[in-house]
Amino acid sequence: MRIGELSKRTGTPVRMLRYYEARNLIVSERLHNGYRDYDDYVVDRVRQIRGLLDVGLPTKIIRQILPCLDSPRTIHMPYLTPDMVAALEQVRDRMAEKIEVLTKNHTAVGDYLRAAGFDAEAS
Amino acid sequence: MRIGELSKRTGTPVRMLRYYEARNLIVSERLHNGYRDYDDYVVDRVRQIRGLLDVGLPTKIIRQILPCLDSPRTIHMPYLTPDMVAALEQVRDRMAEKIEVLTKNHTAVGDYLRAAGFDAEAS
DNA sequence: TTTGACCCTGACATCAATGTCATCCGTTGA
DNA sequence: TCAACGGATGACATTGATGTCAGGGTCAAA
Repeated sequence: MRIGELSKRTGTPVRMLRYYEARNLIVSERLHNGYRDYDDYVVDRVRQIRGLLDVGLPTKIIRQILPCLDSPRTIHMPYLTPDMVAALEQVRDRMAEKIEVLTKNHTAVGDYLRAAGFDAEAS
Repeated sequence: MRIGELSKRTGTPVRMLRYYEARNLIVSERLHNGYRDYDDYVVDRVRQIRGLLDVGLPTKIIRQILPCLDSPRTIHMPYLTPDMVAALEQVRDRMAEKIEVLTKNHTAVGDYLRAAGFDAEAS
């Protein structure tokens, strides 16, 4: 698909799609004219990228963990230097920390709303 | 305590502490000279702020949820307009989404490392 | 009293993500 | 063929969090 459709399908500005490519988070073929052409799997990848950005991870880190997210994980899991492993472990641990922070605050806000009498349900 | 100690205790640059104050995330008294003077509870508050920033929340949102985090929640839970409630509910839901994204990716990275033969343990 | 550590304010710089604009090319339907 | 639309590139602006520096007070210890 071309960039316009990818944009619609992911709710992502075209500008950003080109930006993600510049940062090596996604790739594209080129059609006979210069138009970008994307494989279908890129839709999911873009969604993942946006989710990770939203959660405070910079593109540099996202690039590192993208290989972990490839669909057929069996394939293409090459040259893992100890450095890369260490980096991934660190990213994973920082993600765990973030989850803790978010969970705690999610709970706090929920409790607050309940205590205020609003929002009696909805975890 | 003065700003230097708060900085040490929270591992936060002095610059940022003043910034958080400018953004109305923390408050300070002033000593006879113009020096800022912080209550002890600010230490925890700063840690919370940093955690939330790290998880991708902007100061504007953090300001909204800070009341939910006040220690004796019974006290000072005033004027909740429907708008504020709606805003908090939305923030809470977005936090839930973030948690999901993070959890999913945390698992993926963990699985990847395990599949690569590294890191056999450590959830 | 002087020095050094700490504080103040305010200005400017930076970095990453994102918005906006200008200019040009390709495709397609009236 | 021309208008309209989508695409490409590249430059510039903006926003938010942060770094850094300049110029100027406070205060305690030497």
